[in-house]
This record gives sequence, structure tokens and C-alpha cells, in this order.
Amino acid sequence: MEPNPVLPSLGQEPELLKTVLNKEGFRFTSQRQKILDLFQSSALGHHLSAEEIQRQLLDQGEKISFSTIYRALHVMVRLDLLQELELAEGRKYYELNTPCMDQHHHLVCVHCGAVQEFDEATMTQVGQSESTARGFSLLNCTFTVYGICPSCQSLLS
Amino acid sequence: MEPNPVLPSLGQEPELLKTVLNKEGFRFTSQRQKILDLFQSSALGHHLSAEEIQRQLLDQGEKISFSTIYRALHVMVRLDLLQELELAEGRKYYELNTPCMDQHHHLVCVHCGAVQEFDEATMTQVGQSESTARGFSLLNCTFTVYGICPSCQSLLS
DNA sequence: GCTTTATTGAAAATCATTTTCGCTATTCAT
DNA sequence: ATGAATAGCGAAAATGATTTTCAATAAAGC
Ligand SMILES: [Mn+2]
Ligand SMILES: [Mn+2]
Ligand SMILES: [Zn+2]
Ligand SMILES: [Zn+2]
Repeated sequence: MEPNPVLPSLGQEPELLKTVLNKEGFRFTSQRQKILDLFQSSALGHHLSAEEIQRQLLDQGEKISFSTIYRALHVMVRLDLLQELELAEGRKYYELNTPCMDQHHHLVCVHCGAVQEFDEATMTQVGQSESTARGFSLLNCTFTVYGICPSCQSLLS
Repeated sequence: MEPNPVLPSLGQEPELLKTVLNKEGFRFTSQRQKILDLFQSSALGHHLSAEEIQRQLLDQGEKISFSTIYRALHVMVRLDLLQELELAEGRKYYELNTPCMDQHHHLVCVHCGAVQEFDEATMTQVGQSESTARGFSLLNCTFTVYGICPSCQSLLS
């Protein structure tokens, strides 16, 4: 559960989140700051769903409604602070956004839901070349590998 | 709208779908055959949602309920006849399954929803090596590139 | 400070998908 | 073929994550 030391500390200081929000006509609120803080303080490589965000904030004494959580997530995705992921069925996950060049990808255990991250420069290149080859302007690309993790393999065998 | 000439003609003859179903304890029904037929007769590279399946069947005079469509889709995914895709928000798409080695990937226009397919052997290799390196048993991997297609670019500029 | 209006929380709405249940149709043994 | 056992069907209700509504609140900017 260490704070992420690698990423630029956007929102680490309240100043910055407010600046980014106001630049686009959004308002700074304590709820949005708390949600961003949660991402900044959660373990590197951890992905949060709306439900987990609400539970964790509640654990630290902050009661925030789902409407507010979902609205905050959408705003932060639009501002490129967060990235939305479709790792598992039924719900979306969010993580701090990493600059396009350092994009990472995911290996998901379909049995227990464990997620591992990996970098692969090749991916971004392929995504880039495929999209330009067809005249698309690239927004982002996701590479997700589904399998069964070692511990689930031993449980199932 | 040509029938797909490349894939093995599973279900092209009623015999085969029945065989595959019965082998796993499922029953052959006319609804399941009609749904599979729809995939076989739709254009290569076309992806169908449950709603589109119902509409297209209705257009050809076959009324099938959503419960039946969803159940048939799940069965056929379990039997490896179909593959489930998460191309766009909010709904799932299905397509005839291609053998693992010939897996293809998708380029999606986030504005109009247009989908293009591309092959990229590299992907499967990376998925394979990443999963074995971490002790995962690989099930499948998806590479999806999001962008804006040429015609939407000109509309928006 | 004061005005404007974006944001909030609670509750209701949405909407793709799943489940329930009584009836029908397929399978398989006779 | 015939019949028993039961998987699958359709209609309608339920589910569950996400979105919207709306009255009250609180940022932003002058
Ligand atoms: Mn990640
Ligand atoms: Mn495809
Ligand atoms: Zn696992
Ligand atoms: Zn487009």
C-alpha cells in the first residue's frame, strides 16, 4: 500500500487538481480530491472499481455517494488523470493514467481476478502503425491477456 | 454479406452443430441453429450483439426471445464456436471463433463505432510469453485499438 | 459579499443481461 | 416407434452496475 513514487504528483498538492479542473470549467471539490488521493495512495498496479472506492473512503470515515463517485471518475478520465479499464466482467476499473509512451498492459486470472501488469513497447508501436495505416487517429490501445494464475491452477488440478 | 468461405463449416450442415452440442450434454434446437446460421451468413469481420441478432432474425421471420439468444450465445462460447468481444461500451459482441493461432484484433472508431480487423502474429506471441513467464496458463488475449476513423475525422474537423 | 451555476446526495430510472416458471421439445432407453 | 426424464423455450419479473433527476449546497469570479 505504498504511495506511488513514479508518477508526476498531480493532485498530490491540492493546487494542481484545482488548476486542472478549473482550466476546463469544472469545479474543485473535496470529494474529487479525496477520490484522487485514494488512487495516489493505493498500491502501484492496483485497480479500483466504484464500489471499492466507496468502501475504502468509508473505511477512512468519508461517506461519498455513488453518483458523486461516478461523476468524479468520468471527469478525471476526461481530464486524462485516470484511465478506465475493462478487466473483468460486469464492472469497470480505474487507475492513475500513465503517459501514452509508458502504457502498460494487463494479465488477468479469470478464476480469482488477480491482475498483473507488464510493459511492452511493441504493443504501442503496433497500435500506432495499425491505426496510421488505416487513417485512424490513435486514442489508446489496450492489450489484455486472460489466463489462470499459478495458485488457481494448483487449486483446480 | 457473403458467407464466410474461410472458416471450417461448423454448423453449416445441421449434423455438426448437433454433434458438438450433444457431446457436451446440450440439446440441438432450431433456435441455436438459426443463430449460428446468422453468424455463418453475415459478412466476414462483422460483429453481432444480442439485439442485432434478434432484429436480423425477426427480419427473416424468426421470432426468438432474448433469454434464448443469450443462452445460445453462452453455450456456443463455451463450445468454442463463438467468441465474446468487448468492443464498445455497454454491450457485448459476438463473432465466429477463429483458432487461437489465427487470432485477430480490432481497431474501433470511438465516434461512429466502425470496427476494422487486423492480424498480428506478434500479439499472440507476446501474450504467450508474458503468461508463461508468470506461470499463467493462457486462455486468450485481446488487443483493441481505439481511435477516430478517417470519415469521422473529416466530419469533426 | 453576492450572483451564478456546477456539484452533491438520495432516490428513482435505465438498460443490458439473467433468472424464474410453466410448458414444450429433444434425447435416449425400451 | 413410444415414453420417461429433463434441457430448452418464451414471457415476464428480477438483477445490478451505472445514470439521471431534483432540491439543496457550495465553488468561482466579480
Ligand atoms: Mn494497470
Ligand atoms: Mn473480429
Ligand atoms: Zn487466480
Ligand atoms: Zn468513425
